[in-house]
Amino acid sequence: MNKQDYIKTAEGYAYDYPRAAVTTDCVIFGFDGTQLQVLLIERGVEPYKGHWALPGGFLRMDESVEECAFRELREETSIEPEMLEQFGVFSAVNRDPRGRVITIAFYALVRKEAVKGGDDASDARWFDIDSLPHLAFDHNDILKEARQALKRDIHHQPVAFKLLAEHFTMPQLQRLYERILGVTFDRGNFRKKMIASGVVREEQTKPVYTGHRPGKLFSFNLFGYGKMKEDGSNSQEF
Amino acid sequence: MNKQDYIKTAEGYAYDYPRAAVTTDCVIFGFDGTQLQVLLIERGVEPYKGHWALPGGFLRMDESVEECAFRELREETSIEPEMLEQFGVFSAVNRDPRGRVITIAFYALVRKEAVKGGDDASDARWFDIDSLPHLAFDHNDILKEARQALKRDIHHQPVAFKLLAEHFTMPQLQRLYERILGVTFDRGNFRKKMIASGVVREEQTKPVYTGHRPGKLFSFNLFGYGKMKEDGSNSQEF
DNA sequence: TATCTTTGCGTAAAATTTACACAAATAACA
DNA sequence: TGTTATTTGTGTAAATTTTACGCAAAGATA
Repeated sequence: MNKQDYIKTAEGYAYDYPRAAVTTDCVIFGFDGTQLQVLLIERGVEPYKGHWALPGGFLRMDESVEECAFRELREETSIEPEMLEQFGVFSAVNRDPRGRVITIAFYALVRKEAVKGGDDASDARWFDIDSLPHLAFDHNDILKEARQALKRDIHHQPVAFKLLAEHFTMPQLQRLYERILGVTFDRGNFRKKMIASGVVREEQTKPVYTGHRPGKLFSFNLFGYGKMKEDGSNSQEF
Repeated sequence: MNKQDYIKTAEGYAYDYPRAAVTTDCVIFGFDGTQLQVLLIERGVEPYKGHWALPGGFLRMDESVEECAFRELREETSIEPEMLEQFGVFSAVNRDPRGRVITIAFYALVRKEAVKGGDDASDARWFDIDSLPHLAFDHNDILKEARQALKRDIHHQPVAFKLLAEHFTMPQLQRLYERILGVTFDRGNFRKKMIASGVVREEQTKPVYTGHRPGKLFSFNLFGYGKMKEDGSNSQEF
């Protein structure tokens, strides 16, 4: 541990200069097969009591901001994502009515069916990303930047697969890409390119479906993904 | 202004909970025509007195982290870059011997010839990015991530042009891309693609050069760049 | 004028992307 | 049992882009 840089007084922890408080906030993305979604929690205390907000909280002295984000997420939503991606710092002087608070923003990708909390008697709820309520603090701004970060990262990281179940069909994967990027792809070409890239592997499992021809099942191929990244870095693209 | 969230005591500013200090640090990239470079300053005080470090300093209560980064940069190096790109937060519990300090890291791109300070009797100096000294704090780690961020952003933002003089030759631009990305390109293809993309415009100015055939001069074409981005977002690339 | 070095530019082959068309699989239903 | 509706799987040809490579052009130097 570091030497202490404060003096404990009757009024609290005293420093030579005023200090901002540090928090972390998390944007939890999910996908219901059609819409990109976000997990929000309803605030139980002032300020913004009753408003929806991103899960998050104050940094402790014995943890990094990543550890803080994981902890708050576990405490408030019981979610333990594989990874949190840090995408921005929000520090406008008046962003928090309690005083000077800056927040480090992360996003996480989860399979909705793997989330325990958030559907029982909890105060957490999934919202379609295109019909969000007005959120507490500057959380609407944070969410906007989270979407951009996701859009940016999907090209370089195996982002989509963390939002889907272990087995998924090609149309499901395509719909997710389309929602994240805000575009539409040709079905045949999307499939061809995905398979050619080696990031997906066809599974033998029989698909259960309803109403029409069922799609073949695929899974994410970590090995193939690694190879894709290598090749990409040597290419002439710029 | 916010209401005060501290109590001023004889020992300093007192808070209910202990707080980490917040700093910003800046990685200033430059390009000398051959090597990618970084501007560092020599620390005049403990800790790490005499060591080289990134310019940066403590967040004040009346500024955002962006404003803090700009201010510190101006104070320590006289540089006023067009923009600072935030790329990471470093918050390991023991990263600063003075106590609990987290830092928000930015990078900036500057034309070396436009930098006033840093070459007179100042304590700032340019270093080739591949022969850096051992830096103060965790600044070597920060620099490593800055390089990755630059590498990532060069595809989506007009990064390279901020490092070159207003007029530049195609081989100069190519060398810069090659240094940032760590690859080599075919000369003819690089040129073709750059011109076709519309991000550069040929200038009429006569080139001054020595030793061999001089390259034509180009400049960055903001309008063409904007168009490129639009098209890109509608494409089928994923 | 010949030589050296680097830049500018063209071209053909290879690879990829794009735009469609059509067959196949399943459920629902007459 | 066939017929229809819907969605998925697959092939193919044209258009476009990428890649590899060669040669001429523009200075400087001797």
